[in-house]
Amino acid sequence: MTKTLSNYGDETRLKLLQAATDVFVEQGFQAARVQTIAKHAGVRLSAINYHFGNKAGLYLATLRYHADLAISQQPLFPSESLSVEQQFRFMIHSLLVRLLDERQSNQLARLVLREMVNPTDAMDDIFQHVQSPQLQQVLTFLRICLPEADETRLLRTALSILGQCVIYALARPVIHRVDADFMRRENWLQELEDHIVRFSWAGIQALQERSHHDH
Amino acid sequence: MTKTLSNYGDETRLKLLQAATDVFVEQGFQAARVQTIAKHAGVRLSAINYHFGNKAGLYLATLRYHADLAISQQPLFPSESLSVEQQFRFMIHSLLVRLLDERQSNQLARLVLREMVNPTDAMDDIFQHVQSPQLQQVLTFLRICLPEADETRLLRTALSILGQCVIYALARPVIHRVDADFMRRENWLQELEDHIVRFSWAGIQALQERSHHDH
Amino acid sequence: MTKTLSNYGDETRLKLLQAATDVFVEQGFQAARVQTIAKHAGVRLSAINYHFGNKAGLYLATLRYHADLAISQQPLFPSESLSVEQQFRFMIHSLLVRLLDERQSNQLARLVLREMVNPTDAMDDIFQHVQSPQLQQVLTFLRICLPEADETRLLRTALSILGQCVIYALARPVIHRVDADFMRRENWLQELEDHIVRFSWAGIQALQERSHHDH
Amino acid sequence: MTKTLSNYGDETRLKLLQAATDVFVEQGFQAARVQTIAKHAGVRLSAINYHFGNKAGLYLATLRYHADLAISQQPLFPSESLSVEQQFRFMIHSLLVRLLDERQSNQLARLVLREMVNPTDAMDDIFQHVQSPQLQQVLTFLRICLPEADETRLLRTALSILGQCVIYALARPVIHRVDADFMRRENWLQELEDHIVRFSWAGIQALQERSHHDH
DNA sequence: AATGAATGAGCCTTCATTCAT
DNA sequence: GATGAATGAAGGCTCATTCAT
Repeated sequence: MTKTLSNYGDETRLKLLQAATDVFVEQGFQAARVQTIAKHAGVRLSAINYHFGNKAGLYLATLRYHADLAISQQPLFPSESLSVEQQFRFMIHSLLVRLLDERQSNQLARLVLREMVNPTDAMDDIFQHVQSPQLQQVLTFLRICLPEADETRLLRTALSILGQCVIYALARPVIHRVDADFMRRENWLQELEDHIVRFSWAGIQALQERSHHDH
Repeated sequence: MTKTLSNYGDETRLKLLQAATDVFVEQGFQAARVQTIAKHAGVRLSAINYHFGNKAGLYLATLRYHADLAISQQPLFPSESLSVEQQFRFMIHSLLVRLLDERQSNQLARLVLREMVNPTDAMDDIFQHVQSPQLQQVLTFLRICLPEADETRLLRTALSILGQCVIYALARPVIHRVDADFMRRENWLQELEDHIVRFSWAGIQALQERSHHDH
Repeated sequence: MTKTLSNYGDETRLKLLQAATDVFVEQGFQAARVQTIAKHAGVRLSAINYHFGNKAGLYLATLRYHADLAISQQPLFPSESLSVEQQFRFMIHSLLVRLLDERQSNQLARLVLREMVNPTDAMDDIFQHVQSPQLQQVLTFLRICLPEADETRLLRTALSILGQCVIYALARPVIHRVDADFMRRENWLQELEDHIVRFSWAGIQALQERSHHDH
Repeated sequence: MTKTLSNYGDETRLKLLQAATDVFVEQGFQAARVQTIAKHAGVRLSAINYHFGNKAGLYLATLRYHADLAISQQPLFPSESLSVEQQFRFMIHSLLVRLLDERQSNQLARLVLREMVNPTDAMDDIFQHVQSPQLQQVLTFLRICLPEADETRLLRTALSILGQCVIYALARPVIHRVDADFMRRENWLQELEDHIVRFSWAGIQALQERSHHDH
């Protein structure tokens, strides 16, 4: 196979994907204007149609591009074997980095967030390639921590953890208004990681005890 | 100018607000079409501009209408005096009802969610009249639980709690794909309340201990 | 203001219908440009959308407008009672006038011709309101001339008659190349009527005899 | 080597002609899309411009291809000598086969029909190579039947005959709606031939008598 | 006060054609 | 000789807003 690692090899194609990312992240699918994207990419408007069929095709391609990218960049669990609590910390760390780290591309997170509030036809794709695998990984881990919990309880626990992370991506405009520096302070992400790990690890232990009481 | 119910008394005006709610909730500000809203309300298209100036005016009026409504309907804390843990449960209960209870109007929650992902000029209004008061109430309560914590830690804790609740409104399309019945089972909201209370109360205790260790 | 006999009363609407007729007759539905129609009518482009929804709506409205007009203008059979042969002549005359008389509006014929060669969604409408009634009238008449013929034979006979008339509308560009003056000569329509009446009346008689032989 | 290459080139050319036939017959020149034709033919889009210059060139080539084919396939008159009436029947038979026989290619007829209702630059070509020769053959024959008729009368008579045949190709969508099985019944073409021969032969005789009366 | 008609800026898409390779 | 990529002119349509009545 002579194709390089990227299937998005064509220069025009790539330029369009990058421009599309910016505009879709900024404005959402609906409000984004293909004109704007083409201008940003420095290509003709009709190149979008040629390469991606239409606006929706470009949007889907953009999502898939970032899904491939993001997942490969930040694995959710360590390759080396660690203690359960260390694995937990690793997971929280990865989730926060995927969602919030400005140094890496968190474009996918912002696109997915939009998609959840305002689902388009791409939602199925997103769920299948991004959300479901991620959720399953979290659930698999939690099965070790809570061996006696049923699937419903595991799901609730996973969502308790994910919710604590996602809220910082979601409520960004609110947080900014409450404390403008919150997400700019040095080590804020590290401190947040500590907080969520402690808060949630205690929560998990409590559920575990509870499980014992139940039976 | 004191707002009274009679401000919404105009029949056309009220019909428009209700239709606008449905359409804005369903499609968001951008995608919503004033023609659709007018048809839904059974009024003339130009009545919108007549009564609300323009589309943005209608949107803002809709938000304010529901903000007034929702806050009065479900107080975040009990009037009677309860133990701290009972107050905590009451708060979680109220948050979940505001966000998720189908029997009550959770339209505001869905509008606010959209606004956070896709802020418009109305965001300031929302923050000031909906989010900030609510967040302050939670923070005030947490100050009792965590008397030694600084504001940043309190904010993180508040967000840990709010995030766990909000995720069910946000990730609705995901949850539905994972377990289609999750949000339809009898008592699911009650069980969720139990879960979040236990998980978070343990989390808060851990932070409290942690505070002791810190100092 | 009392509504006049026409439902196409709005001035803009009527201007659009007339301009649309010219352009659709000249170019067909596909090739016709709404821009051109709007310019011809002296109205804004978006007036088309306002009054007729879209290009197809305008097309359908144009067809219906002319269907109503044409049918009322030229009845296929005389109100007074005439001999069968006189009725036959009247029918041929009417058909030719509907199809070919430049002094009256034969726009419908040209639109219908296009529709038959290149059917659009409007074909059903045309069939139901124009072609079917006309054909049924011819068949009803032929049942008198050929009382023993079955429906299939009647249909063939009707088509023999209609075909002789329609060919002049259809093959106009061919006839023009063979004999440029053919359709311009004085009384050409009258002579054509004589021809078709004689040719076809003899044909019908022959079929009648044939019927006798059959049985 | 060169033979192989040129065969390959011819092959592409032929595949394009066949695909173009289908698409032009189905949609007409205007509505036909070169992309569709290229895909249908399984060749590159730019092969069309390479081989035929442009869309119009392909269209003309398609017409000429079928004109050559069709005329050679179905001579209008018998080589052997027959009685005048037998020759007449032969002619009607040939016309109907050219226009309607599904077992043979009647693609040309459908293309020509479109061209008459919606003439393009190809109309001259069609007239010169298809319609004019055919019409002249019919006229030549009719001169034998009606030795005293002038050219105008001969033309009218020829059109009476052609009109009866063409109407079945033209009014196909109408006939289908009136009697869905009409053109599917076994022997329908044979019966139609009988009908037209009888109807028209009587018509011609009547004109002949009429000629006597005139003079 | 309220409306029916009209508007115009702007959007996405189509499609025959071109051109460097 | 043949192609894959790109183009740009043009088309139909949307939709919030305006305005005379």
